[in-house]
Amino acid sequence: MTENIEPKRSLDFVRGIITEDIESGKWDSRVHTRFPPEPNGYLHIGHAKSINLNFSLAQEFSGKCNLRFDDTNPVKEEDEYVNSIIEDVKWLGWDIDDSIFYASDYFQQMYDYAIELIKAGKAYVCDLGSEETRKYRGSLTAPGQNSPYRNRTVDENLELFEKMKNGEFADGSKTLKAKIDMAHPNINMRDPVMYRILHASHHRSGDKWCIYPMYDWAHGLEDSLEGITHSICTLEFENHRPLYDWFIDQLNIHHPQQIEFARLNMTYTVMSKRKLLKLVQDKLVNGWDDPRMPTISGMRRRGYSSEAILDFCKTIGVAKTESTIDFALLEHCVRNDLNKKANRVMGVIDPLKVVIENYPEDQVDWLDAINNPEDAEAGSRKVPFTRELYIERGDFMEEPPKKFFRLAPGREVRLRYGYFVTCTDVVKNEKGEVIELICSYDPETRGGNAPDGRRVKATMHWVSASESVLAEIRLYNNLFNTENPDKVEEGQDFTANLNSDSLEVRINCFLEPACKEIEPGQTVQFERLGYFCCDKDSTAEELVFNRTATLKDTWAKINKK
RNA sequence: UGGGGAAUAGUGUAAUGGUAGCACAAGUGUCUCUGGAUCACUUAGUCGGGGUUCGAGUCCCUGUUCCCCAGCCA
Repeated sequence: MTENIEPKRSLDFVRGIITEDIESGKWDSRVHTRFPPEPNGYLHIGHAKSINLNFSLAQEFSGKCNLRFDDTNPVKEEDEYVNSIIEDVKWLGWDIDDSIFYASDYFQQMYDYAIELIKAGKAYVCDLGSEETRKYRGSLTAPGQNSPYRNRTVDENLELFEKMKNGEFADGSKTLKAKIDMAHPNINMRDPVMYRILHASHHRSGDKWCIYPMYDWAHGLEDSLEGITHSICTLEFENHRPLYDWFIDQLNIHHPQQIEFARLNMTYTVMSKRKLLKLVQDKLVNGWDDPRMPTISGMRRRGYSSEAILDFCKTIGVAKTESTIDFALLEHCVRNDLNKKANRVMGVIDPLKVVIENYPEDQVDWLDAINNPEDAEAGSRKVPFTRELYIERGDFMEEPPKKFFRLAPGREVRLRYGYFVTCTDVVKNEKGEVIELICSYDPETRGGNAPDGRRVKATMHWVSASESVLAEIRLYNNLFNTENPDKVEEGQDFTANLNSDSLEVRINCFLEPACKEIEPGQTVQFERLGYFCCDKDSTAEELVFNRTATLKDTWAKINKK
């Protein structure tokens, strides 16, 4: 047996608790977690943190993890959302075929539990409206008052509750409340509502129910019913834990342990479903899967890999401190993954025509190009070299500053996998703008090396003008101008910080012919520019690419100074 | 002014009474047919004040700051 010299990985506090529970034999050392989204919106990167945490935990401790839809509010929930959530969780890499559950499947059981509480004198039907309920609740510093309906008899409560269930009362006219303590310092314990009347059609149970359980009543029961051992949730539910504990203790049923961690915040974006929904509904973005959105589907469309997202989630860790992660860290994880996996191709986004004056007019020379220098398995391809080419406009300067190494009048550079070329003349239009470059090439440098050993300072990407494919390229920048979009002037909301340049569409871009083979969803690197993902909007006539991320750009940094 | 939480480089995250480490960011250099990647290096931290201890980020006391809670939302 070989000694495992791998340094002991430090455990985060969640894993620390679980490890202790396993050692102490709690729940027979079982680990069963769950991810419980409400199907009222699309999943975002913050959910990915939770998904990866919960499913990783199950994986690491040989346990299970359920995907459970918390569908207790029919007025907000839709099938579109459950479908997207299933798709996203699967895409993230988790096998959930046998572990999809719905809170709505437990409605009858919850109803029976409620009757149990009523019979025990621990719950009552209350006729107070929402406005009155709020008044009776008191305030943060002042105790509440008992509802005048608090002392109804068990029989009366039973009868009324059944009538509520049977739809005999109007929405909002009655609720079932837990009888706890109206003076409790924790407001959640001041006779919380367990059921409200909602004559709404549910995406799964249809019109069977017209009373629906409140989250605080339902959630702990769902976990309990599924035999969950560790209910991992975000910090804001810490205040609710005493209530879940109370319900479960009254009912004397399986008692999972809730552990709270800090939700993910990230710079230059928003992470609330309400705000994301507003962006979608107000058409400030093009749907939930707009590549600028922090949604899983948006990131997928943008070209982020699930592996990069998993790596990101591992890197940020899990703790109770509230934090805001630098978006640059996510980008780092994306680049890190794509660098190893994405094939390289050449494409020109801002074309400047180049004529190689000493190159034969109808000649096409197919040159060898390596697909991925980071992966020998990726092989090679051919790229066509012709008399007329396109280079990136930014790769030429008529009056280059000291640190600009690229093409300039009289200067020689290498065209990647091609030849050394020298700029011999500059053609301008009547406005004085450069519209074409005349260059000469050195036939001896075919493939990119000079037999005489002479060197150049720059290697540039290029595309043949005649042997190329046309593309539309969408360049994405931060959706918001500020690190914290929620920081706004009085009277404004987060949309005031929207970045008007978050999307730049470039048409008439030229790509090398090999790009014809790229399928929607595939991410490649356009050399020297960045990673780009082929979009589903691509047609036979025109490919569409989304910029996933730029490459790190030292020149841009120098240029900024 | 009630209750519940949290404070470690710019941003995150470790160190469970014993050398404050890692990643990202920033910077410098190396290398390069991608100004990418790689490699090497640098900058930079325990919220304040007391105490216990040979020794405190860690334990005790005290103060400060920040977050969450008054939906028939989750």
